[in-house]
Amino acid sequence: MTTITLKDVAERANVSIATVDRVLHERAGVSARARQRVKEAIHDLGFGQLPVRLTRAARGKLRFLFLMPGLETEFVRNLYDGLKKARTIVPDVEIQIEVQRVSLADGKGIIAALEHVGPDRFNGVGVFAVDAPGVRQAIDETVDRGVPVVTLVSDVPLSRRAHFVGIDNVAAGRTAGRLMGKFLRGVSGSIGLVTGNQHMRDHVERHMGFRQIIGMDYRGLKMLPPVEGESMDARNRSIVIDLMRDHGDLAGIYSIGAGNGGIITAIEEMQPARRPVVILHELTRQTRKALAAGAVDAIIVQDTGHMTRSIVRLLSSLAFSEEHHDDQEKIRIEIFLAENDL
Amino acid sequence: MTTITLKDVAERANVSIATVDRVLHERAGVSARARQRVKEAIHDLGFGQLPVRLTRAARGKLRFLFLMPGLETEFVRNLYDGLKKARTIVPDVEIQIEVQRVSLADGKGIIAALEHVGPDRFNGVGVFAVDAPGVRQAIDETVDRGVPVVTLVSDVPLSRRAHFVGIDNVAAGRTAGRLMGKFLRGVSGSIGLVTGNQHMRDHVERHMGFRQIIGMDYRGLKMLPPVEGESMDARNRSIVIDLMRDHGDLAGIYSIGAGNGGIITAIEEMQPARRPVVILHELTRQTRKALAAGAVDAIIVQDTGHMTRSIVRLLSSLAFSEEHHDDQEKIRIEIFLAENDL
DNA sequence: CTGAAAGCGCTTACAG
DNA sequence: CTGAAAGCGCTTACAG
Repeated sequence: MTTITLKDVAERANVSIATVDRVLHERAGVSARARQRVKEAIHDLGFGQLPVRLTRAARGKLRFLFLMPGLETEFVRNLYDGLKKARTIVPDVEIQIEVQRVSLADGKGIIAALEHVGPDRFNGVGVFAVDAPGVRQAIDETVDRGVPVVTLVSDVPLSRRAHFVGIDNVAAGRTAGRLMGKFLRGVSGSIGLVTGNQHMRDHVERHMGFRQIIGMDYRGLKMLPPVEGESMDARNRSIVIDLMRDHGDLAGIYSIGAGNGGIITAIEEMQPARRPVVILHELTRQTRKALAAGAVDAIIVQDTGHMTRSIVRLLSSLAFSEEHHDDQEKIRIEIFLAENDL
Repeated sequence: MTTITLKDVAERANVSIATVDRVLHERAGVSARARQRVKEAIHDLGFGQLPVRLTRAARGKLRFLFLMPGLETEFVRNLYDGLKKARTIVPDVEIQIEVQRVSLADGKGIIAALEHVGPDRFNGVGVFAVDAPGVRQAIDETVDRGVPVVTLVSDVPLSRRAHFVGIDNVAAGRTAGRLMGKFLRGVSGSIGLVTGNQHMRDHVERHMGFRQIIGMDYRGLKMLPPVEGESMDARNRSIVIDLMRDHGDLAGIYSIGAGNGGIITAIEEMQPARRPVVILHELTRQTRKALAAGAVDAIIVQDTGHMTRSIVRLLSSLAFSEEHHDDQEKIRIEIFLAENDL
């Protein structure tokens, strides 16, 4: 592999070496035309062939846009914090991160936000996606404009996003189902299902996975119809109170979405003779505390620190057309009991 | 921060710039005396102040030594494979890894191997340690000679090793205990404990953690005295056959070490009316297969890929006196069911 | 906004 | 094994 020099680029672009240098370092005082010619010349000669010290300098800054849910749960806040910390995860590159909040009720917020995203403004986009009509196309158009897209937490599998950073939610639901079955070994009774809503692909998938396992292997357990609490504490609380009132044989509760504070409170208030087995998702202050206190049996987790480091690494390697380490970027479905939540 | 130049180093060392260049790139044709003077000059001026492109060049190669158990279980083989893959995890640095096998029966193998380790031969050492007499001192002397040491899987906490890459094994035992208790909700019976041997700190700690939880919270479960199988399939097989013969109420088996093939085989052969709950450690071909087949209930895992990437990153940042990302290097105690082993 | 030229730092080729 | 010198590539300072 031969490294190209500023001289090569200068000759091809018909400008002086000094001008090439200015463009590569994004210094002021270059006409749009000259800048354009230099960029084309570099493109023709191959960006990756530039000497490391110069590409490092040229890299200088990367700007990433993240589209995140407007509904700010603690899980989402943990993702924000993770993104902030992850800015230093790629050596020698200064990464700027802009977070924009969009409604996940339908895809309109995402579609509108992506419309204005071009390579002039961002080197990559991370999307906490909802798989609604038009979103796939908006992602593909962003990619066509030259901005790589990586989905986060919730995928749009048929789009041309470069990667998905998150867990297999069907498998996560199956994991919850298996745990529930094993914790309720030999028990007969009903299982209450509390979900966010049916727009959210991850919730639907978890529900599906859970249903598969319980239906297949645990005939003694009857699943009640899922109730939508919109991931809100207040609604979840009253849902669980109703569940416990109406079903004397309630043996377990699987909470698919957020708003787990409401679920924990409801059980505390009702003080049932035998607490139902509770399995829920994501570590937050409340769920951790409940786990430590023995008020919850297990928590299924996707590590927000890992996910945010991963998406920043992936967007960076996409921006530089570099390889990435597949093993390292795989997000695992983790199971936490009080004893391994350190 | 001012970067020092070859000229600065050359003046201080009283040699020519060309000689400094040769030393920094480890090119041949430099007298030991000149090399020594240059190294001292760089040391005085501050290694970290060298320009990046030169330190990158000077970095060129890093050589790490890994002391690994002579007994080659699949877990240990997975660590080898992980080390091989991890050689490319640090950008722009060529990493050479030498693996040396030592007996873990006592500390002698480790002590002997560390004796010959100096900064001329290695830039860092990873030790799968046994906490035996003399090992702590051997590690400290290696550190004093200027070679950073990181322990892997099994720690020597009172030594001056820079980091420990592995899990908290007491917590891992507690996690196993909690799972066992929850899987045996309301059941009375005995629990069989199969361990490797009592020299291994990690085994002792897991045992301790398991005992804490069962003793505290699950009075219906009686723990039988632990039996040492030396992590060998054959011995573990006969241990489990004896356990099942002698204890009609055997409700669970916790396997603390390796040799799990023997445990799985024994249960298959005995065909008990109700299989005891089985919890064991580490994903291998055999344990995975047994998990998928439902012959095992849960596996406690420390991710060998994560651990090996972590130790290579840590040794590299120690060699370059660079910062590391603490969050990223924390090894988690993972729980695998068939459903989240993807 | 641009380039010719001087400067700086590292590398290479050669002479001893 | 060593250094003086030429060379290469990037950067800076200046003139227009």
